[in-house]
Amino acid sequence: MPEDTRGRTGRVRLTREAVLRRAVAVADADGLPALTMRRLADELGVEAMSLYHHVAGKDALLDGIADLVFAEVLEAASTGPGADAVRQGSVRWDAAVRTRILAARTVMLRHPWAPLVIASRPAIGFAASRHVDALVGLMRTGGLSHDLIHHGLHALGSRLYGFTQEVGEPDPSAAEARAAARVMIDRLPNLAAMLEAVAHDDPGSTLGWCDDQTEFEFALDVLLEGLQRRASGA
Amino acid sequence: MPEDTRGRTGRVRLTREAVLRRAVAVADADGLPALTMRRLADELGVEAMSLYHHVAGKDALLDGIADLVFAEVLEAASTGPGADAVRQGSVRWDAAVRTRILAARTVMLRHPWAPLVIASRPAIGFAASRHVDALVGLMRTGGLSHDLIHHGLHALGSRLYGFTQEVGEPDPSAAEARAAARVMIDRLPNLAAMLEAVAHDDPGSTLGWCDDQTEFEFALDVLLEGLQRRASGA
DNA sequence: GACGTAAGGCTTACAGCGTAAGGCTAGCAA
DNA sequence: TTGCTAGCCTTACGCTGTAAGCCTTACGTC
Repeated sequence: MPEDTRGRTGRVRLTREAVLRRAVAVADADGLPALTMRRLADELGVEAMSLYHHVAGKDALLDGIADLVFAEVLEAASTGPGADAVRQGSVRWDAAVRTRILAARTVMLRHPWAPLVIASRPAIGFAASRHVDALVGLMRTGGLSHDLIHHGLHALGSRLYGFTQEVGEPDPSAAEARAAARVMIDRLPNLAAMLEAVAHDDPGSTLGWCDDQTEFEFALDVLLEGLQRRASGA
Repeated sequence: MPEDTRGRTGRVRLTREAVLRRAVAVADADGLPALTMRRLADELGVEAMSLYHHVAGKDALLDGIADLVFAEVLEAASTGPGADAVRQGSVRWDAAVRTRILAARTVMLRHPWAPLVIASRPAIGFAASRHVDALVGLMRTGGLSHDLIHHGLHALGSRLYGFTQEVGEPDPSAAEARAAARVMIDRLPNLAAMLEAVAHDDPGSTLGWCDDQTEFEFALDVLLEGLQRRASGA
């Protein structure tokens, strides 16, 4: 599909689709702050105000690209590893939920800006709703009550969508923090001891506000286990 | 303490303290978007550029008010309900952690903008570090390994600080969603069933991006329970 | 083919943001 | 009295999203 369809006179013809796709591309390439109306218009060979014929405003644009990301999630969930097993119901509900959420996570890793955008939207869109709907369905077939599912969704929070917004622990590799290391041992003894003890194995981390695969799965497993225990009345 | 100390000529004398305090007040009163350098300066009877003699810039200002909030958390934790029992070690580690985190939560409820600010900071400040340090200490005396504590911190995420940034479930009370209700039953059957089943008891909710006390405590308890189980090797 | 009608481009302009650069003055030290 | 400096003020810049309105292009109809 051509990126800019133009009439035979050379005037650009835009579509909402094209605008949103290009917006994703800009954010992927240069980060979210680079995604301004003027920049986006430029990339499409158009003036900024022309965009307003296709999206209501910046907010609507962000809503749009958030849902575009979730369209990717839906596809990842239906084609990714383990999708078949989930479809034919040969795995337990919690494994199925786990698989789907980890599929969502792979999408978020492709679009590091997505968590920030998604978290800043007051409401989620249709594709995102379909994702959640699928998760609810999986839990339902696992025998969980609607009430427990509801609590579970809240407990999982943004993890439902494959990311967590972590607010950083004081990073000992940061320049300033390094200078304050001596202070820390005195004033933050427990933290200092922990940071020293934990071989900070993988510092070069991944998603938006950090958070790596191991930590993500650990928390996910704790939560799923807790839900399963409550479901079985343990 | 006088809000604006002025020399005998009537020229305003500012301090970093005063600037940060006033910034918190503005955000409390009119929300985060209202907190601009010009507005803040106005409130202090000063021009915008004068603020730069006391804070390095907007980012530093936000860092500052975030840490001011955590100063409140430290105080709430040391004076709030259950603080004495925690201090004298007469409760189990998980109850102590729970108490401290819920104390932090009361502070966040006073400053609905705080989660957004805190989450947007790349690193946490000193007061916040002291809060985390205390939590690590409690877990340590509970016998948890440094490694498990580290995982636990990540799993708790922003809940450590007394809030969660929830990205909204599709809210059936929203006007647009109400119109789309019929679509939902067709295309989002599981979600529709759940929302109908769950008496959405308390719609008028609380913190930044919603999240009420019950849900917060549910998730917190699931996580603490999971950590306790892993600590005791169950 | 000619023509009316929109859809969808373009231009101009505005208010509000953070902040760089530099001037002026109050208040203190010598 | 003089000189220094902390801390105020003024001016101005580049950037943002977007309101208002004009003008062209493409299409449906006669």
